[in-house]
Amino acid sequence: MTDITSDGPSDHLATSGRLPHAGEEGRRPLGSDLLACIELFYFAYRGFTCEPDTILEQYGFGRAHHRVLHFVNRNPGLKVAELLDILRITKQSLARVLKQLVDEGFIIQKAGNEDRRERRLYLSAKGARLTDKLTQIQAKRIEGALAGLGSGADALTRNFLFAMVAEKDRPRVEALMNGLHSGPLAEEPDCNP
Amino acid sequence: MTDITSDGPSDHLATSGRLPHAGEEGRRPLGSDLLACIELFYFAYRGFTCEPDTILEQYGFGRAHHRVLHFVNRNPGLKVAELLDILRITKQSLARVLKQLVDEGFIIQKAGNEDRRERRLYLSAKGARLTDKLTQIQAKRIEGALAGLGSGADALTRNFLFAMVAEKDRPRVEALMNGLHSGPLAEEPDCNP
DNA sequence: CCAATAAGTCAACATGACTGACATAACGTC
DNA sequence: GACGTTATGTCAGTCATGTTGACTTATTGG
Repeated sequence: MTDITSDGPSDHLATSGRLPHAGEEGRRPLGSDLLACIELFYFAYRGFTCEPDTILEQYGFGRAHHRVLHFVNRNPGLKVAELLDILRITKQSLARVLKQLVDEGFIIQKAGNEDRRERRLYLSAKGARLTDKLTQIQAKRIEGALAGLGSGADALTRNFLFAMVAEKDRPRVEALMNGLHSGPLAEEPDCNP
Repeated sequence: MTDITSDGPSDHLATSGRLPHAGEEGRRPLGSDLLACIELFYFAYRGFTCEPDTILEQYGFGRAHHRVLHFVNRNPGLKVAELLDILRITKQSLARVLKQLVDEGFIIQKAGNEDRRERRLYLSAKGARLTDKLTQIQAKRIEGALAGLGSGADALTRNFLFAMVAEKDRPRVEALMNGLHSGPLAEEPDCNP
């Protein structure tokens, strides 16, 4: 085992004045509420994906498959290029999971009517069944979480979540919310807002 | 390229009556709000982690390192076993990132005062600097998101997020919120609430 | 002294990201 | 009709992070 000879906390700081704020009561210097939110967001997202993950596992699928199923469900006839743009992953990453979903009959591809190069994506009955199951689980969790918070929490939460979306994703997300297939947005530099 | 001979949408359903609800206006059958939330949560979490990820990359670190830094910052003197319990990953997964953080001087390990088998974890000044940078970015994003939502949004959002946490994680998360190092909780079966 | 505990380590594996290069089919234009 | 562009698929290789199971080492405490 690595050699560790020092004897307990001494020179290791860990109590610097980061995030200056009033009310240093003990160990939680400041912005304690925001720090709590950061942590909560992590745990909340874990709670959000936990149950679907266990179900997907039974199909040999992962969270990546879930995302594809979700967005195809929400936007039947979605093009591969659009899906790539939504997920912001590479062609290869998508190809892997999409191939599985198609091969196993969860997703159906059809050549586009106007442009036969396009592969429009649809859920099969099987795919719809699985997606519904996952959606209902997540919808119930959200419904349950909102239930305890009084009326108006619904819209407020949606607004909060939307405000958390990266700036460069907002127009696209907004379009998805409205069910519009607006064309690909203008390219923007990178992640940083 | 795979053979695709069918001609556009026909027998592929994708408009089943899942999540029965009134007001089928077009393509978004129902529970549309909840569906929107599901999607928003995904995009929001992506927005939440996006900027830190780019910074971490410059250090050769990933999100896993961030989580360790965060929880050690929040709970100086954390034991390895506790961290494992919080993150719910395996010893090996943690060991990999923790070793890097220790080797590169972001985290300091000290043998426990009472029980010298324990390795208590602390941030070094270097580690605190990086953690602060990441924390401030995320705190600012949350602050900004809450700013537009009127007073009370703060607490309501925390309550929503907490309600999203998996049932089995709640006591532990609650304890973390209170800055308490309560001992490990009783084991529970698995993920499903 | 010895069993149990905290932590570290090794080997092997799976998933889902990434890159860059290349193949194929269809579209549109000259 | 040939040709460049576009949409998609595919190959080969890499990396980060998760997994398992077995084993070592240091320390504790009865």
